[in-house]
Amino acid sequence: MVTIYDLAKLTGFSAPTISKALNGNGKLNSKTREKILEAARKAGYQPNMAAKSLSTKQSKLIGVILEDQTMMRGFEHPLFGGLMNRFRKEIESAGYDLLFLSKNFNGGMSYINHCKYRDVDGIIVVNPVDDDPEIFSLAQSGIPCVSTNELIPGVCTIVSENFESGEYAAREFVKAGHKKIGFLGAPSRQTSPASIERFEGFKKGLCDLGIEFDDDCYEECEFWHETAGFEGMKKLFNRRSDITAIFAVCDTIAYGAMQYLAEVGKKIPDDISIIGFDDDAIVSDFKPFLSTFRQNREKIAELSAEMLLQIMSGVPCPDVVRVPAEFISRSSVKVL
Amino acid sequence: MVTIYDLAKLTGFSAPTISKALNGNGKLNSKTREKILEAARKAGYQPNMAAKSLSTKQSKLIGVILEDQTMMRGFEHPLFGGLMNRFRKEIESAGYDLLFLSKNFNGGMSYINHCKYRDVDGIIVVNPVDDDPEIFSLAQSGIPCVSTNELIPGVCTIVSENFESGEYAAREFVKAGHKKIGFLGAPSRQTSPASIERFEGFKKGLCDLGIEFDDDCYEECEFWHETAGFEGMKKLFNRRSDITAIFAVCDTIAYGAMQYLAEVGKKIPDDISIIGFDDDAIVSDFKPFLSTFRQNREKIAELSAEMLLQIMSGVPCPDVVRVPAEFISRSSVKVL
DNA sequence: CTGAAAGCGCTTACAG
DNA sequence: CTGAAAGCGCTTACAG
Repeated sequence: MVTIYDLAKLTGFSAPTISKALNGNGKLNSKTREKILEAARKAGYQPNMAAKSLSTKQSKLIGVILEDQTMMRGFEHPLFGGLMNRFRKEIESAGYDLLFLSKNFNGGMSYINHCKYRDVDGIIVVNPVDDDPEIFSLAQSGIPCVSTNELIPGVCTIVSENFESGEYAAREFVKAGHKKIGFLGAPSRQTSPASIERFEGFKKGLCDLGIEFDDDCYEECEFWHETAGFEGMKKLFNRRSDITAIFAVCDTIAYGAMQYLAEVGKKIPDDISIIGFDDDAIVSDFKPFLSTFRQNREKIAELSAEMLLQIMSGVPCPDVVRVPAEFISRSSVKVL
Repeated sequence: MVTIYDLAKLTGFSAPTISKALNGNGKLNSKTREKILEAARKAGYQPNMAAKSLSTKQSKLIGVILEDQTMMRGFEHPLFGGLMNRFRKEIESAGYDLLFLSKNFNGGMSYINHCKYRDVDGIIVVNPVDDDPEIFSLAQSGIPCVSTNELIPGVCTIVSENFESGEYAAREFVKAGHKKIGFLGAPSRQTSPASIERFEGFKKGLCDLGIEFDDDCYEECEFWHETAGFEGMKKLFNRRSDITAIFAVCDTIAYGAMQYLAEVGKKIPDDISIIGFDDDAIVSDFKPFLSTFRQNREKIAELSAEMLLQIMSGVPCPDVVRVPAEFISRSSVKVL
């Protein structure tokens, strides 16, 4: 391993001068700089990040909170996986590395302690464990932080326009002549109001077009998952077999619902129309006719990186940044 | 941020003594140790990894090579995603953090330089870019390294029993009375012989049971992907419409093949039997009748962590560790 | 059993 | 424009 002292010996300059040349800051004779850079290249010099980090107090590390919990798919999750692929690219080209924050690190450690331990420069909360109280204290820790999904007070969140998408879905159904419409939701938590937001937008959209949503037509599935969608649809349908359309809060729930409907002999969209959410690759590969909303994962990832970089540079950013979700019109909505 | 010097002042001991107490090594009066530990707890002391790393030459960082290339799904990949979830758990409980190695880091950097830069203690190659020459030099770098998929000379690889699975599939078909059997393969590369291994095992299995594989019944799909499976099946079927069974090298190819077969009116398994590979969640969710092989991702991940830890501790490990894949018998094979 | 000294590789003021 | 000194937080021999 070659150090700046080796380069100092090689070139005859002092260590601080080598440092300046390598980092391109401060005034330096251009010949000096060139000589040093040339020597560094020849010697295959690589800075040692630990040393750099120790003296600059910058680890160039971004902590990532991405938990692999029940019913979720961790790295395999349709939204989060894609998000991470892109976020990683953005953040790396800015010279940062990703570091997964974990509580079972080294036999148990809080996120904050893990952050201190690695001295991370910033944090992105992708998917924490439900209502983990530590998430809230993150904002207080003083470490720059963004969130791509959870609405955490004091943390800049980049998230889809759920409400507006709900309104959009309502318009689609009404435009097609539907009046009796069901909603399959999922549990909402304090920090994770996606389901409620979509529902509220949906009701508002219907209302604006003169249709009042009947509370009877709402069913909350137990998880963001197909089995729960199956069960939810069953309950809803047993209560209200007269509905002609359904807005499902996510594609996996929509998929489960379709499974149930198929079981009771209902055809889509002839008997029942349906709109999902996510454009989940898993679902759209196999139910290519399902109309749905595509969350703009690339944009969310880009903005997350951009906002985080901005906060780290000392410039504050808004509490919430909303990103439009695109409606993907396929053929699961019948015109009555 | 509280340092060992703060603890030294607080307790009246010297920094080296604090260090010893914290790390539990060397001889120390148990009362001294307790006092120091107590003080550390009260003060909320967290060691600074950069400083630790600088003096011990151990970063406690494991570099991960996981590329998001064409036709792959990066974090979303069915095998790699699950693998990483588990590997991460194992490696974290041993006190290591994951660090993604990247070439587009900071405007372009080789893997090895990235390793030097962060001073990683070990590397896991999950999924590199096809035939990237740098992968081969990794073994020479002296950094402990394991691979979970690619067979890299000099690097310990943990991988499924592809050959044996091929044999198994052959027995299943023959047992059910099939004689004219096709194979849908995928490109093999120097370091990635999975397709060839499965094929060779398959041929061997047939041969052992007195059936010679007809070269005409082999078709190589262009990618490990459904569209390629569709096209491959088309070619194969146009050439040999008399086959009654197909072994597909992965579930996505199997899925594409089934799409084609459905298009030409063939039913599974009535007209054609099929066996896939991977137990891909995407596929098995939607084609729940597909018999397939499940790679033991948990075991592969565990062994990868175990082997890497072993190598880092100085104990050599075998070139290749094979992990059995489990046959999942569902109902896509018809008994003739 | 405990501590003074030196070092890990880099950077930051501060002189000159 | 360049360098001597000190420091980042920790650990490793080596004394005592």
